[in-house]
This record gives sequence, structure tokens and C-alpha cells, in this order.
Amino acid sequence: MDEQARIMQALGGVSLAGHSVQGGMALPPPHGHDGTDGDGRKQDIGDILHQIMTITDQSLDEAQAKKHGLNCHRMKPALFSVLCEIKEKTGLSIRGAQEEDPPDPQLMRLDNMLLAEGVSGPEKGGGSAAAAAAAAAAGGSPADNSIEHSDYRAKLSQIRQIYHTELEKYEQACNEFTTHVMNLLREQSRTRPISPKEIERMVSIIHRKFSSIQMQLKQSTCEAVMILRSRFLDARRKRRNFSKQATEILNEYFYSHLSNPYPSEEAKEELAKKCSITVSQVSNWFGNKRIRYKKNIGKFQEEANLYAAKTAVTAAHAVAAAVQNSQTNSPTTPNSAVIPIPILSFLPCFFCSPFVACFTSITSSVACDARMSSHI
DNA sequence: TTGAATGATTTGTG
DNA sequence: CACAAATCATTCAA
Repeated sequence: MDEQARIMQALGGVSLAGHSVQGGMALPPPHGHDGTDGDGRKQDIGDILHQIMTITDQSLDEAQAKKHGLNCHRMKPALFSVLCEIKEKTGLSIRGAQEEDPPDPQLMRLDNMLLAEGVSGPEKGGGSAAAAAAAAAAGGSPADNSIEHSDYRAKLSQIRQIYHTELEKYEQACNEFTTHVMNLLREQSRTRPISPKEIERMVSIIHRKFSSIQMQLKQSTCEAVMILRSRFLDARRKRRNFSKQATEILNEYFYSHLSNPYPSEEAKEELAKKCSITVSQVSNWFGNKRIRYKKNIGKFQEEANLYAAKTAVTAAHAVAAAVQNSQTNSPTTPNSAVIPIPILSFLPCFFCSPFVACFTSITSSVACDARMSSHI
């Protein structure tokens, strides 16, 4: 009886005095009691809420004093251990729910791409390998390549710089925030039960939040690189005239092999190397040149003579050098004249072949005849 | 702005 | 597959 009353009092805070208990059967409490209890609780909650709401109005000293008072309360250790126990029981379920998730495949993809593009990895001297390959395939003169290449590289390094600055900023902010939260939790752990594991959990939550921000950064960096690359590739698609030197080399070959202007695969490779263009560009050039030459030989007459003369001069120089050489070796040999090499001394079989019949313009026929006769 | 020049692409053929 | 021929697309000088 006494025990029950004590418990009831402790729970409800209401005295049982005046209640009659008969034959072990408790009579239902009068209606008025319920209402009185409810009002009391509401009053208590209201008080607590009021205290919470006005807590910010308190001065720091006042709050510190209250905290100190709480810490020094004689019941504090006992209450603290009870709270720890309760927390331990409820904490398990929370901990069970929190699992280490595997690395995000999307994040891995982004990381890989940034690494491949040379954004996240170590600084590469020549920019990304992709850029170098694209530049190599772009054709044109080496100077043009280097201009495009350096442009791409400059833009990429800009992106790289922004990426790293932002990443560092986020990391710093994350660390600062984590430290701040950890300190706060450690401080609070003196007045309320916070296990180190919970702090760890909180840290990992913060890290997850920040890594999601980092992912956004990585994503936008990837987008920027993609845009840059697409622009670069578009620029590559634009036609660029070959350099004067390259055209010179190709024309020299063409006119000195006018009888059979079909360079072998090896010759094409050689020319491509000399001109800093691709083999297929060499093929294109010869394809275009052959058809355009055949269509209008008259128009190319001047050019043909020019390159033939050039070839002749080169050959003459070679001969002169040889002669000079032989003279050095045998000074008694008389100084022979430079052997004259007739212009267009080759047989232009290619445009005299059957298919040239399709181009029976008088001009070309005359030109062909003239050439043939000059050869004869 | 225009037209020639020119590199690239497409289509057809042997 | 290499090539011819036609055509497209871009560059460049006047």
C-alpha cells in the first residue's frame, strides 16, 4: 500500500490522500482529478518551453553559471549514468541503421575522367594525352598545331586551377566544420551522454554532405572539360590550308612524277612526315591534284614549269656539287659546264592515258601534244 | 561580299 | 581497297 502510493506520487506528483481503497479494489478516481493532472502537465510544458524560448535572452555568464550549477548538482552523476544507459539502448538501433556505403560508381567515373583529362592528376607537361592526339590528327602545320594545342592547354589549366582552388576550399571548410562540431559535441558530452562513436557518426555525416558538394564540383568540372573538348574537336574539323612548305613539297613530288603521280604507300608516308600531315591527307591532296590537273592542264602549265625548273635547278646543283667533288679529287679534270636538264623532261603518261579522252578540251590536247613533242 | 582555291567527303567503279 | 569524279565546306584574297 505505502509502496504503491509512493510510486504513484513519484509518477504523477499527485497525493492519493483522501482516496479510499476497499477490499484491495481501487476505486476509480473522481473525474475532477484527470483534469487537474492535465492542466498541471500543460503548465509544466509551458514553463519548459518558455525557458527554452528565453534561453537566448540570457547572458553568456548567466548560462555558464547555470551550466556550472547543473554540472555540480549532486544528482548529476546518477542521472548522467541513467541517461547513458537509455542512450545505449536506443543508440544501438541508430547505429544499426547507419552502414558504410560502397564507393559511388558515378563518383568513380567522374574521378577517372578528371584523371584521364589531366585535371585531377599530377600536372602534365604537354597537357592531356587526348589533346595531343587530337592535335596530331588535326593536320596542318606544326605551328598551327601548337597554337591550337596551347590554347586548349591554357583553357584546361584554367579549369584545373579553378577545380583545385574550389576543392581545397571545400576541404578546408569541411575540416573546419568537422572540428567545430566535434568540439561542440565533446563539450556537450560532459552534460549529456554522447559516445565517441556518435561523434564519429556525425563526422561521417558531415563528410558525406561535403563529398556530395565535391561531387557537384567534379560534375561541373567534367562538363566544362567536355565543352572545351567538343569545341576543340569542332575547331579540328574546320579545314585548314596546308602550309606553304607542305604544298611546295607535295607539288614538287607531283610535278617530278607527272608521268605517274601515284606515290606508293612508303612515299606517302615519307611525304606525310615531311609535310607534318597524315597519310590520308597526302592521298586526298594527290587525288584532288590529279583530277584538277587533268581537268585543266592549261591552268597548271605555269605551275608545272615552275616546279620542273625547280627540280632541274636542284638536280643541276647536285650535279655541280658532284662535279666540284670530282674536281677536288682530280684537279686535272676540265671545268665542265652544267649539264642542261630540259624542262618537263618526263613523259606525262598519266594524263595521256585512255581516261584523259574525257577531257578533250583543245587546250589540254594542245598542251599534251606540245609536251610530247618537246620530249621527243 | 564574292569567287577562286583548296581540303575533305561522298559515291561509284574495277 | 585505291582511285576517279563529283560535291561540299571552308579559307582567303581582291
